[in-house]
Amino acid sequence: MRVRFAPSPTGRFHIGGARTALYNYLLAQQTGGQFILRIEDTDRKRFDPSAEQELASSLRWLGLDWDEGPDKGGPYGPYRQSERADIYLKYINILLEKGLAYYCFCSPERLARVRHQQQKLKKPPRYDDHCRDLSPIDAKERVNAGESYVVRFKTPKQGKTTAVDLLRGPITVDNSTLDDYILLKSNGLPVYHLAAMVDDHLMKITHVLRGSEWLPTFPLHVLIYQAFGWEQPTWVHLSVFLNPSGKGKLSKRFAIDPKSGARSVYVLDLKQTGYLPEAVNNWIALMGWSYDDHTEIFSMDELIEKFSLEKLNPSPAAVNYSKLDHFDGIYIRSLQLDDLTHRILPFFKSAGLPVDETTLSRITPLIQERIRTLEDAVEIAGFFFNETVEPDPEQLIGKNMTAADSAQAARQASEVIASLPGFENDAVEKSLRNLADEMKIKAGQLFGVLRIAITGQRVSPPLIESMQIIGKDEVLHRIEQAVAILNRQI
RNA sequence: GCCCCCAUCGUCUAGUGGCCCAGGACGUGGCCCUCUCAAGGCCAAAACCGGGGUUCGAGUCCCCGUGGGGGCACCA
Repeated sequence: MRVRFAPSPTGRFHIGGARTALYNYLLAQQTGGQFILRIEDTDRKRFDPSAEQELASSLRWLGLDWDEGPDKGGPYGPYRQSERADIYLKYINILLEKGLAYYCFCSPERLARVRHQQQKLKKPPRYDDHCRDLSPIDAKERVNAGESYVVRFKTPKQGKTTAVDLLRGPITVDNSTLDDYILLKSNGLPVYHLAAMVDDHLMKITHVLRGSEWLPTFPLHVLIYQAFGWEQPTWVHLSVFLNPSGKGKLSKRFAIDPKSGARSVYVLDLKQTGYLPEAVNNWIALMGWSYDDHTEIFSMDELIEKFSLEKLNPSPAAVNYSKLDHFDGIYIRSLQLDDLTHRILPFFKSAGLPVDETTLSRITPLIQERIRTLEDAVEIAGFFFNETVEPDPEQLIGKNMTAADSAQAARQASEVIASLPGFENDAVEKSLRNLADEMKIKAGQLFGVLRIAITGQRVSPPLIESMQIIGKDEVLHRIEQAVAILNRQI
């Protein structure tokens, strides 16, 4: 099985493309076939020089490595369409010679005018066949004379064309609803319809998995294959991703905004936000594909083993970021501690914290089940690397307590801790609980005051364990600081 | 406007004529656990778009509506 992922480098790489790439990759791995990366850069106007880079690093991050591609080469290169112009010309000429394509000299202005009128008359905008029946000899002369031209496909006027999609079955359309599509632009480069068909054939692609936005021109593609007399690949059109609301195609304007729950659609943004590639793969794999009625967690190896085209779902799917969070939490909790430590380390660094791996490795077990993304680790545990804490005076006052109560509780806690011979977890916890009993307050109230005093946060990793990492002296110092702050409020 | 595709809980989905008074997951609500927050456990609410057929029997097949999505470029 030979499959390909053929994006056009016109913008950032998003999860829709990632899913298409993933499915292609899975098929190749599963069958021991090849996964080809082809860059469809025939549109020089929309070309974005940074796009191919981002695409490559996104795919690598996800672990979707390709067997043949622009950087790797392979037996059917080059793998960048802009470098294959002469190949396309050869096939355009074949069509021209067969009388299945023709030169068209209409100016873009004329075409726009024609289109405009048709729309005004509420007729489908289509080419008006102005050049369709020009004599090939005359046309060739005009070409030789240097006149600007394009080449159009001579779509049959009569009959029907049936295109077979693996998920949807046969799709039959009247040829009269099809246009005489442009195959070769006036700049000498082909459009997708020609380039992709020629490449898929030459690169011996056996299964084409692509977005369902190609469904309307699918019959044209079949017609092109037929015009060349080539055997068609198996066609599979993947459903589109919809916005989380379910309204409209996934828009690329989602910003990273944790408050509103919005996330970016871009793979690299997901990486930067602290999602695990394992989670992202698992998440996108399940949008449009399922294995059975209950299995949801799939490692890459399991996906390779269990993926099947037959279980693909043709209906559009709204993306659900909270499910991504869920998967990410699961994968984070399943990580070995040292692995997790290494993964969260860069996030502390980029937050500008003076993190050291030894300390961080003691923190990791405390936060592993509390974070949904790697970035969350900084939020919950960043305070460990701050020299000082600045507790909010208001928050320092315990639940159902006055400032005086809280100050007293803190002072006594400080004394109890100071009097301890060591600083072991059990001893600290036991003595603090005893203190709470003696003071006739709940342990939770005492812990609450101390939590703010020591971590500066209302939400933190477990208090006693956190104290161990901060150290006895600093803990006592922070409690004293809190007492002082509380005293000012009495 | 024309063409094409799709249609099960809010969302992702299972379901290929009887196993379905429709299963799982996320999310939501409640309870338990609990030093906060999580995690974990238990429970709950929540769907076959509508109408016609076909059939002994339809979520499952067919038709028509409706709704949603996509496309209609010298973009892919």
